[in-house]
Amino acid sequence: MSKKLIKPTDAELEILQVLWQRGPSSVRDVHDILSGSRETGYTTTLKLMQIMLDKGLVKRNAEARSHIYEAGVQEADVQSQLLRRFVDSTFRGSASQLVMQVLGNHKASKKELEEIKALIEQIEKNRKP
Amino acid sequence: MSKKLIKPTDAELEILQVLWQRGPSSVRDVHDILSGSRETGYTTTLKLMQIMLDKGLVKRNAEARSHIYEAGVQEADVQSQLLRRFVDSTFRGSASQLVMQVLGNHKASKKELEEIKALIEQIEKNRKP
DNA sequence: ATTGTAGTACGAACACATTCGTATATATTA
DNA sequence: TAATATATACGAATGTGTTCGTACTACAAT
Repeated sequence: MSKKLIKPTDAELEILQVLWQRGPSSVRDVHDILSGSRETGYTTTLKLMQIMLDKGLVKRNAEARSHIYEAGVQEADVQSQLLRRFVDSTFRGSASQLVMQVLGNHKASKKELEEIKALIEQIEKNRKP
Repeated sequence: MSKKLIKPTDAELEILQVLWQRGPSSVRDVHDILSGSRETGYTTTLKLMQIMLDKGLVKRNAEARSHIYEAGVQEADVQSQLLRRFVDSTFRGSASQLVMQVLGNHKASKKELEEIKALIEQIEKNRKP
């Protein structure tokens, strides 16, 4: 049950984020949202989404004149795959090193810290036979 | 005291990893080590390291015939910058979401979990006035 | 009907990373 | 010394991602 290898580029990931947050959207929708952080033309976004269709990163419904796109991959899957590669390439595979950096730099809120601590305790409990 | 923007490519990061682990090394050293996981010629590694010299990612001592390179950027700095971008692009800025994923997938050892828990407690303690 | 507006399709230019071949210089060794 | 091995330098081909211009189609408005 091996999952396909997913490796969206930066621009593709930006588009996926919009689709994951908004659900099915037209190219116009996606482009308008991305226009805030990006300065590219409409046809660029269109082209990217067509390429993503080819790769299977998105699906689309082409019945209406304005095609409606939705994500073709799950956010959690993509996060998981990118995370594994990131840990390997940047932290030499040491997940705990990465967590240390995150907690050190990025000030997490008290609530977040509690959540993480609870998760750790849960893992430890489930592990003891 | 703003740090320069560092954005090594994948191949460059692999080379930096070798330099961070081994310290000052010749192109030959780096190439031999990378040959395990990579299948490119010697001159490719050489060229990459010359480009990295241009960008300031590495420094070198060219006195001897065989030049000796060392990292020109600190591992912790690079990790920190790459991490920030990764959290933003892949986890929409939510560091705790990332930590959850890490702890969920990547089974950390008991010792690692303890270390993380200890770190969290330290943060909490230092925060309370 | 004619004009204008908004959409898709797609070739092609551009930018950048990666790869290698070849020229050249310096050691080593037979 | 001559031949061989090993080093750097660097132009150029290749691959991939990003960007845009232009052609074409469908609908709307005047």
